[in-house]
Formats: sequence, structure tokens, C-alpha cells
Amino acid sequence: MDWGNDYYTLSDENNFTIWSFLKRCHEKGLLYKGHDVMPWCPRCATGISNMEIESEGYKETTHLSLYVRFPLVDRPGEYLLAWTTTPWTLAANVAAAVHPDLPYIKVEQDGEYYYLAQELLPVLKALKGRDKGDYHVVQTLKGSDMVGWSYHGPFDELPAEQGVVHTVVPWKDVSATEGTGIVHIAPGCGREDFALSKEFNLAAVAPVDEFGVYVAGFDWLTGQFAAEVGQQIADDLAQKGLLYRPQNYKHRYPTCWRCKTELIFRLVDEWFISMEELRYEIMDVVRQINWIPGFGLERELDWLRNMDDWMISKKRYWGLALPIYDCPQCGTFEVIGSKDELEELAASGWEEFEGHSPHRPWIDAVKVRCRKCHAEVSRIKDVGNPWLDAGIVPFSTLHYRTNHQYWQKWFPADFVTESFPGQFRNWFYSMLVMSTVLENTPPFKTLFGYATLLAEDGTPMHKSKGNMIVFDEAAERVGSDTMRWLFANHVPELNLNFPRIPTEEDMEKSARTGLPVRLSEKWMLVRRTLDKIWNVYSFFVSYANIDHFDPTQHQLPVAQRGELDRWILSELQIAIREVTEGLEHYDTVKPTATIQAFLDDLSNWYLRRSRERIWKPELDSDKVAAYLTLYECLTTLVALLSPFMPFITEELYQNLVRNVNDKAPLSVHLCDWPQVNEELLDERLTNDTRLVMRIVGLGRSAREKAQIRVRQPLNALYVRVPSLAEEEALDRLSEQVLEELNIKRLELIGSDSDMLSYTLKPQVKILGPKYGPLVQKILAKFRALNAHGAQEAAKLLSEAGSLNFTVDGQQIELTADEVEVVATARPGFVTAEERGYIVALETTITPQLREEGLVRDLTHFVQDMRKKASFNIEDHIGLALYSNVELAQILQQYGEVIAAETLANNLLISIDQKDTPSFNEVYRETISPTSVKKLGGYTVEVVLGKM
RNA sequence: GGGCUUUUAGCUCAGGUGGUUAGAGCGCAGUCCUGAUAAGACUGAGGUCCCUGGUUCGAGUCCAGGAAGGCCCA
Repeated sequence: MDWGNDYYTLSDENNFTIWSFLKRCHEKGLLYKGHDVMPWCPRCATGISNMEIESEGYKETTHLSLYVRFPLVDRPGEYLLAWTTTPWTLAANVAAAVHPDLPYIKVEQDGEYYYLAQELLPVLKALKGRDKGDYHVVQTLKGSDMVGWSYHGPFDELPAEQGVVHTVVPWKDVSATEGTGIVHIAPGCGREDFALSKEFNLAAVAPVDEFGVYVAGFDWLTGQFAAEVGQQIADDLAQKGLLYRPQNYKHRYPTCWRCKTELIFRLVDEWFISMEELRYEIMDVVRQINWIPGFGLERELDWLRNMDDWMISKKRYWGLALPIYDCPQCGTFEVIGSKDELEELAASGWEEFEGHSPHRPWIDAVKVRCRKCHAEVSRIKDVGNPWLDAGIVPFSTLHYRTNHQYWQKWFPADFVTESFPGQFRNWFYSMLVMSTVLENTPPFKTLFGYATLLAEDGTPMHKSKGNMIVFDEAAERVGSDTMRWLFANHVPELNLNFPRIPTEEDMEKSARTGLPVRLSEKWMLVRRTLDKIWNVYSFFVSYANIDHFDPTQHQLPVAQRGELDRWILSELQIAIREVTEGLEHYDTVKPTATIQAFLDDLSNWYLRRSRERIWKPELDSDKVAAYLTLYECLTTLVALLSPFMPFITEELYQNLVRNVNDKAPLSVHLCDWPQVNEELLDERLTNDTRLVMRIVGLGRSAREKAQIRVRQPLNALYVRVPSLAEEEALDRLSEQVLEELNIKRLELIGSDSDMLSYTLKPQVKILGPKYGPLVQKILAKFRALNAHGAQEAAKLLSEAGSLNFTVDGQQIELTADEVEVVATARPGFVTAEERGYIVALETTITPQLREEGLVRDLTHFVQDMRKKASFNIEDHIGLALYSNVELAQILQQYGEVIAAETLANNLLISIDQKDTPSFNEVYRETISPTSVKKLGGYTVEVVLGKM
């Protein structure tokens, strides 16, 4: 980011670079002066480019619409029935359009005849009223039959209409859904009308000036505002007997995006860049760009296919001064490409301009000499379309004109990003036009477009709706890292519903009470990742502090660390690789998922399994290994996350890294990106650990079914895994499984065990291509097998290696590869299974096991009491346990374990409260069958004290 | 009217090149675990994969038509 070196569209450099672009256009013959009917704001006295009428530029409005009858020239007493929502344009009528293929009808009413579309006959009924008689259809004809008819225009008496011949023309876009199916055409007042006028060589009458006021030649209308004459027009037509019926009509009508004045459509002189050929050149350029998402390419191409010539002029005072000098004497025009060229051609006024920016009024002091006829020529009054200013950026900001080498070094941009609604026809488009004209090459390599932010309920945010969320407030109340994480997690091409943020009252309450502000569930969900990182960090820091562990003072090769360490470091390498790959492809969604998965591994598995190692009092090499591993994971994670959460990662970095190493880079954002260390990748370890996790999950599930909590030790776990390799792995890893599940012994279930039964799963993916249509019948055969049959077939398959049978008279032999045998548990055991993995529990709780369970429960309760009594984690305590004889005897046997687990230097187990402990009592709690904590059916009074 | 896009569990969304048991998170119900935790784990309920037709031994996935929402154009 080049902060402090922002660019300004009004800068001389920007303006002159656009000049050189326009000059280039002119040299290529792309620039021309044209007439067009433009949306026009009469208040701003300016044209509105079609890029600027966005959906918000429309508003619901009621207008006076008129049903008007046009008397046909050669058919006395017969009328075309036309309809318009803009009465003021009737004064410029030159034609009436019908759809050539639609059926029309001739209707008799009160002795007169009307033509209208057949489908719209009901309109007559709606408009009937008391003054009109019944009507009936007398003839049906096609629109094309009417083409060429002449009629008397509604304002033929006006000077401006003299000599205009009014005819019926065909037009495919005439609709039969509203109006009469006969459309009034005024080429000076409507875009489509103008297009038709070119096609059929119709006159174009332009009735109003830039303020929307009728010009000379319109008699009583001259000098009046077009927007205000609707009623007078209606009255005038009524008087002339041409008004069939006025009617208020509600519709969406375009308004000026700046002042909200209703737009009119007006025939004006404007300057255009021709897209006739250019659009195809741009398409070629567009195809060289990496569009994300991919459909962006389609959208841009679609826009380019349909784009009209680009109207670059704008009738305003301020803005880019178009360097066009249109000679009124000989009709040629000059385009000036630079300040020097202007000086060269200047006929007068240069001194006045010298030293000013190329804007009005200074620029207009300069007059140039026409190269052809030597007349003195003024600049046209128009300024440039603002998208010229935006589109020139890839050139003007890189010194394209003044330092070509520099420009070549930086152009094209690697990456452009914008929300895509609108930009395909605005910014993206204008950059593409300019780059294609100037260099015929893409102005950027990759374009990343994203969708829209909506309110939580999926509706658009609006200030007026009260559901708009201000960025600063969101950043302050939920945190900008949290917001970034939300965005990074979201597929950018889909709209994002932004969760509501805490209210101002919530914030005040939080400030008053000192409690953190409560976030909504959706935000908590997003925040969870941040919390988790913080928790892992906090765990590391609190224990590293207790041990005065300084990561810079220890080294231990990874090869000498334990399996768990090597496993998480391997996972870390995978995470680095996936995050890096994702970011290199401008994808944030996969990397965030990767990071979350890694964080789950780190926090739920690595950390939990490492606790014991870290809790032990001495700082041995195993503990150092754990600390170093955790430290490496954390610092790498912080680096990987830094683009996603720049603030929290910076804080963690400062504490974790800078705090112990002042030679480290000043900020996480100045660090090198983490690199994958291939040597640390260990696929076997990854698979092994996945296996352990899976078996442990199944073990928990079985415990759940047996209703035996994990604190209760059990004697044996029986496990079945689908492959021999996994059996071997499990042999190696059984210790981890047993520890996690608090079980003493793990045994593999042999294939012949009577705990198992078998089902057969034909591998469709293999059989399909091989047997084609027979597959379904083979499948049916398997489905028909009963339990016994399946058992037999499984046996056959494992012993003989294949299975033979006939289907449809065809001999089929299926090998072991083609049919998977999946073991399932027989009913009668407490088991859990998943896709061939099975565990079964031995649920017998011997007295010995029961005692061990009791001790573990008690230890757990004491830990909780330590916390309640506000002891620090590392504090040693005194502990006294008062109970009946039976429990005391049990506890006595486990005294050492209890003391070690609870850091009790002084342990008193007694049946008599008179035995007072030799420490100062700090906390006392009774566990009984009626208390929240329960220990079998026993009652025990626990006393904690300071040493 | 045209282009692009979306439609999968109550909600938010994943589901390379077609393969028969469609997943996750949240929420809900029930449990467990916990001296890093406004945490975490497990189990359960919850699906006509928008509709219709086609291609195929087999379609959430491919093709055609249609419906509904979004963006853009006319």
C-alpha cells in the first residue's frame, strides 16, 4: 500500500493522460460527434449516461397518461388508438408503431372506428364510462397490414411539425400487455423512438432545450416546462377532439441520481467512442484476464456484446475538459493530446491559461487554429464522463506519459478487486476500453469480484430502513479481525448476510458494568476461531511462565521429539501448504477451513494429549519438546493468520516472538511467509493419528451407549479395523487409545470372532464399467441375501478369493477387490461401529475398577475446589478428607495418587473430624448423595488449606 | 425479453472428472469431558438434493425445458 501517495482524478497528470487517450481514439477514427436521445436531467441541465441510471435511480411515480386517437388520412372516421405516459412528447410525434405479427382489431364505437391490439380489447371496457357507447369488433387484421398507413398527427398545426408525414411503422418491441398495442413515436424524445427513426428514415423533432423547456416553433407550448404541460396537452387534445381518455398511471420512472428530478429524454449532440470494432478488440483483451469468479468473464463479454457506443461527453461545468475543438466553419474537429500540443496550436489565450490546471474556466481561454480552414476554434463546452477518470488509473498513476520505463515495470496491475454489481459496465469496463485503445493489452492480470453485503435477514441495507450498519461501528463493536474472518470464510461471489451488531445501549451497558459486550450467536460463531487461538496461546504462556521457559534457549531436533509432536508438526506443514496454495489462487475460503481444521487438531487433540506432559513439575526433554512444538505451531499459525486477522496476530507475535527475541522482524506483517518443511511431513503418522481419533470416537460412543462415563476405568476394549495395516498401526498406538478412553487393555477382534457378522458391499465403481447393464441384477442378487447367506458368501470370498454365480445365464466371478466385506457387530455387545471399524466394551466394573473410578472422581472434585478456593495452578496445598471407614480405607490406598494429582503436600484421610489438619483451612465442601458433586453413595468432607 | 447466478437438514452452507449409506456448523434433544476455554467431545432427531423430462447399468452431479430468488442489460 502506497499510503500518502493517493491519486486524484483532478490532477493534471490524470487529465492529460486522458487527453492522450482521447487523441489516440481520434487517430484510430473511433471518436465521433453524434446525436442521440439521452436521459436528461432538466434541473442539472445535463445528460445522464446510461451507466448512471442504476436501479436506485428509478422511483415509483404517478403520471397523467393519455389515450389519443390519431385520425387516419385515407379512412375517414377511423382512428388509431395510441397511448402515452409522457403527454409532452405528443408535440413531437412523427409515427405510430405496431407489432407486425400481433393480431389487431377494428372496433366500432359511437359510429367511429378504432384500431388497437386484439389482446387489449378489455382496455376499452375499462375506459368506457358514461359518455361512450357500446363497442363491437368489426374486423381482425395483422399489425403488418397497417404498416404504411398515414394519419394526421395530434399537433400538425405547430410550426415545428410542418412537413412531417405521420405513418405507421412496424416494431417488434411493441407489447400487448398494456396500452393499446399502438405506440406513439417521437424520435426526439425517446431512445427506441430515435433508433426507429434511423431505421425508417423518420423526421426527428427535438422539442425542448437543456432545461426541459419547449423551444421555438411550438406555439403556445414554447417557453413552458415539458414536465408541467401534461394537463394542458390533454385539454388541447380534448378541444381538438383527439383525446380518447386521460388516466393516471403509476410506474417506475428514472430520476436523476444526484437531485432526484424526473428525467426526460432529449435529442442532443454528444461525443462518442465507437464500439463497432473496438468491442471485439476489448473482448480479446478480456479473455486474457483471470476472472474470479470465472463467470465474471461471461458477464463482461455480455456487456461488451451489448454495449452501445460510449458517450464520453457530459453537459456540466466541472470535470475533465474534453480537448475537442469543433470547427464551426469547416466542420472538422481537432483532438488535443497534450499540453504541448495545445500550446503549439493555440491561436490566442495561452497566457491566460498558462499556470492553471486544464479545467474550466482557464482552459477555455485558449482558442486554437483550425488546421484545415485556419478559423479560430473554441473548445466544446462539454466535460468528460467520470468513468474516463476512473479508467485511466492504470496509466495516469504509473507515469505512462512521462516515465515509460517505470510504467512498464508496474503495468499491468496484478490484482483489481471491486464489488461486481455495476462494475462490469463501469470501472472494469472503462479500464478495459482505455487499455485496449492505448496498448491493446489487459490493464490487470486478475480481477476479483464479490457480491453484495445484505442485512441479517437477507434484505438490502438502507439508511431509511434502519438496518444499515456503519463500518466503523461494526469494527468497534465486534472487532475488525472478527469481521475480516467472517468475510474470509464466505464464498465471495455469493451475497453475505451481515449479522446485526450490538446496539449502542449494549455498548453503554458494557462500559457501565465493565463486562465485555455480549455478541449475537452468529458473531460468537465467527469469533470462536479467534477465541480458540487465544486460548491455546494463553495455555502456552501460563505454563511457559511457570516454568520460565524461553524458546530461544532450547533446541531439540524434531526427530528426537515424541510421536504427538511430530504428528502436529506434520499437520502444520500440510496447513502451510494448503493456506499458501489457496492464497496464491486468491481463495480465502479453503485456507480458513484449513486453519480451522488445524486449530481443532492443535487444541482438541495435541493440547489435550500433551497436558500431562506439561503438568509434570520438572522441565525435562519431553516437556521441552512439547513447549518447542507448541511454540512453533503457534508462531507459524500466527504468521499464516496474519493476512486474515492482522490485529490479534500482531499482538500474539509481539508477545510470543518480539518479547523474547528483539532481533526478530518488528511486526508479524514484516515476517517471511512460512515455508513447508518437507522433512516434517509424515503421512503415516497422520493416518495413524486419524485412526486413533476414530477409534477413540467410537469408544466414547460405546461408553455413551453403556452409560459409563470416561472417569470410570474399564478393563478391556475390543477393536476391529478393516485392514491389516491398521491392525499393525493400532498395535503401536493402543496406548493413546487406552489413555483417552481410560481403559486398561486393548484387544483386536479376530476375523473369526463370534462378535462379528459380515455384510457384502459390491464396488459399483469397479463393477459398473465391467458389467454394464448387468450391474443392477448383480446388486439385486446381493440385496436378496439373508444374514446367513451373506456370512457364507463372505467366508467363501475370504477363503477362495472369489465368488461365482450366474446372472441372466451368464457366469460371473467377483474377486475380493470387487466386493468389500464389512464387518459389523452382532447384537449383544455394547459396541459402536462405523464403516467397518468396530469397538466393543467390556462393561464389567470390578470392585477394583470401581475404587479407581471413585478416586478419579474425587480428584476431579478437588481440582474444582482448588479453583473455587482461588489457588494458582502451581500452588501446593494441604488436603484433608473426612469420611466413613469404608471410603477412608479405599482412599488410603490411593493417597499418593490423590496427593500428586492435586498438588497436596499434606494429605490427611480420617474418619474423625477431631483430627485437625496441620495447615490453615481455606476452603471446605461436603460431597454427599444430596450434593451436586456425587461420589458413589458416599459422604466425604473435603478441606483445602494453605501450606 | 436477453445474459450471468443461486436453489441440498429448521437456519447458514460443503458436496474435483456420474458409483448406490449426501455431509459440516449452528439450532434442538440427551450425555460426557474440563486447572487454556463466553471452550471442547459424543449420541440422537431432522433430507421428495426446486420441479418435469432425457442420457446412463447407475444422476445431487451431465443434457433439455420450467419455477422461484439475486445481479446486470433491454
